[in-house]
Amino acid sequence: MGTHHQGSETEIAALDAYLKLMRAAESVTARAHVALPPGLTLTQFAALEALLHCGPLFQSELATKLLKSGGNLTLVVANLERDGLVTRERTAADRRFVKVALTPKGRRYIGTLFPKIAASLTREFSVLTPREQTALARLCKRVGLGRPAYATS
Amino acid sequence: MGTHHQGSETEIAALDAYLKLMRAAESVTARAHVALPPGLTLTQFAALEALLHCGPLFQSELATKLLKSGGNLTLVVANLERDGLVTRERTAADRRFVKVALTPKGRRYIGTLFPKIAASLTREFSVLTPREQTALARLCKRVGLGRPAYATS
DNA sequence: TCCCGATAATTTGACATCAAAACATCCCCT
DNA sequence: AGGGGATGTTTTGATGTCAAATTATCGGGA
Repeated sequence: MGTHHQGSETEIAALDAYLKLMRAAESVTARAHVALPPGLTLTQFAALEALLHCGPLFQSELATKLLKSGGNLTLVVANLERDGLVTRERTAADRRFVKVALTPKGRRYIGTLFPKIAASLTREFSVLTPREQTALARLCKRVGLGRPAYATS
Repeated sequence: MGTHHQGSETEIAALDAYLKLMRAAESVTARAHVALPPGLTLTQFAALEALLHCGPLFQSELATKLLKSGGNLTLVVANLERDGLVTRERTAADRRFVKVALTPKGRRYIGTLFPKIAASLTREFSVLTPREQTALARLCKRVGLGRPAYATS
């Protein structure tokens, strides 16, 4: 939303906040992206990171954690499997579920990569003081959670 | 980034802020997306909105404003043209440039749609007080701009 | 005038993304 | 035992997205 819209004070404030929120997210994402080795996408990284810190997960759990659709995860995990970074296995108990786990190669890969990305993001956010980072996180959390459905006021 | 990572205090704070920033952006985007008429994507909306509030633009200007690649805009604008919402015309002075403009249909369309989306976003951000919205915008702006390249400290 | 570098757009190939339809399985209920 | 609904995954079709290669055009300098 540019600066050319005429509306009420509250509307302008909300649109301004929205615009800057999106720009910040896109900018940080773009800068984090260039820190990734060529060939590894952001979603692939996020999936590997989840597996590293949570252990093997069902594909549906992965989709929920990454806020992505199930169909999407099918492709992302398939590409990771193709690259030898994860394994997929139908569970014996319920053959509908697919358990995704890191291979040794995948574990080494994300294990060395994650600290670098974490350091990179830490550097990005160092433009804010620790107190400001906390404030930003708190505000973003409330926006992310949204207004409860029953609070219609 | 889950809660399972062990790192320094500053690293954890930065990753937490990053996670919540991204979640907020994704959540608001998702909720704004459902408010769009089926068939119109977020990028298409953003392009039409820019044209409504800025007037006809070169395709390259549009790409810069939307923070998207040139190749991407070629496709997005082509789809809008196919739907009869914009026109594309090579400028006579310099035939490399393509001027994109709203058609009357496109103007009516975005003209009635934008206020609805603006109201929807205003509602989203009403979980924050005006003062909090300003604070969020200010913090996001600094994160979005990033650390100047010469400030290597 | 002609060549060459710069710039705008398009094309290409790979991946992401969703919604919806199709499959595969499971499990409850009769 | 069997039908039917629920659930996880996969497929399909359309769009978005980028980087890199290509094309078209322009402008300045030899």
